[in-house]
Amino acid sequence: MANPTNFFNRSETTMEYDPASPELNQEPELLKTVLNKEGFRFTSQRQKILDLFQSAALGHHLNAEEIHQQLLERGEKISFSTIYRALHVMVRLGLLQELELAEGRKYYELNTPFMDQHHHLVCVHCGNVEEFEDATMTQVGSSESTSRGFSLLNCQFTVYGICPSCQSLLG
Amino acid sequence: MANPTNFFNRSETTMEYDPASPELNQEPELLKTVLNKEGFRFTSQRQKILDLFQSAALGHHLNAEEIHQQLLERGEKISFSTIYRALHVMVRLGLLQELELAEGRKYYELNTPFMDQHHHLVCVHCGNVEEFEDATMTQVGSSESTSRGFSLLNCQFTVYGICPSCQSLLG
DNA sequence: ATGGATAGCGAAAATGATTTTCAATAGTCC
DNA sequence: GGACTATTGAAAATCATTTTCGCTATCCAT
Repeated sequence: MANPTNFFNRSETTMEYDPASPELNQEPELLKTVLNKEGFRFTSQRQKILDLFQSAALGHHLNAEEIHQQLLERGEKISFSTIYRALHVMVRLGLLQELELAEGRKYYELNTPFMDQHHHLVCVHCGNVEEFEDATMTQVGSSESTSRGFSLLNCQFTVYGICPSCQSLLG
Repeated sequence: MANPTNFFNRSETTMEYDPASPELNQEPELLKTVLNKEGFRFTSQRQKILDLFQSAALGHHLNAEEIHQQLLERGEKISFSTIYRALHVMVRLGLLQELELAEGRKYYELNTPFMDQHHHLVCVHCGNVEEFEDATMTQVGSSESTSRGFSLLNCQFTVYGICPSCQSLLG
């Protein structure tokens, strides 16, 4: 692929985003199809990374470090460069979504159609993250972006606070 | 100060957050007061950084690089370490808010009371950021967090999309 | 299937934002 | 005014992520 895009420079394929993209979760062939359609190659490493997300609970988020670790535990050796490259590609293809959970590193999770999108409640003290859904969010995001002529890609609502257990810890 | 906390480890002072904190924007003495109350010292560097935010439009966000640059242009020499340290302190004191605009670096802006909080619409292609307000957002954030026993600190709603001009560029 | 073109891999070096170290300086408080 | 110690600047250190480069493996056409 031409230029080694950083995540947010996904110009070429951005328009391909398909909110109704089917559950790749089942079809093992699908990854190859999706990759090849855009000129990327299917590799076992990419499949293994995607497997990791698919075997976890939907909405479970992982960072590069965790992916590396979990693959090691499964006996798979993989380099960080490969992990990062795979993550970028899969974000571009709409398979994964990048999350900014404000911890100095990026998290990824399976992408879900807009209407099912969930959001995050982060405890700034212990770093715990809870998920929640709220349709309002998506509506606001979509109306806000269309009213300004933006084509919507995704939206993230992140609430920062202190979780109950940390509150008691802190008195 | 005991430990050089990174931003999200603001345990000690977290509980001090006061959404109704007054307009420090006018009172030149106020920064000193707020700092001293928490055992921090008032310094000209901190004042200059805060001035930068206060002289810009409310809701204008800056990163460390831009702060450094703008101070240079004003004839002020300041080191990056000082800038970063000052930003952390002011976030802890509730004067500034840290933003995750997904560009590999952190932005800061004047903190505003919850009910006036605004959110961001980011063009993932050109990086342009537009602001908007929506009371719903704050309501959802606050109800979500209280229903789980979290004490709310702040919330960020970030919408990613492609702006009109980039859309036409991309055909 | 086979082979050529080249995307992708791993290892190591490079980057870039942010953080820390340390000696010198400067607020705070008595 | 002086002691105590937080803060500063410069330089080195971190840390996540990105890039480079030689080698391998996937894809497409034959």
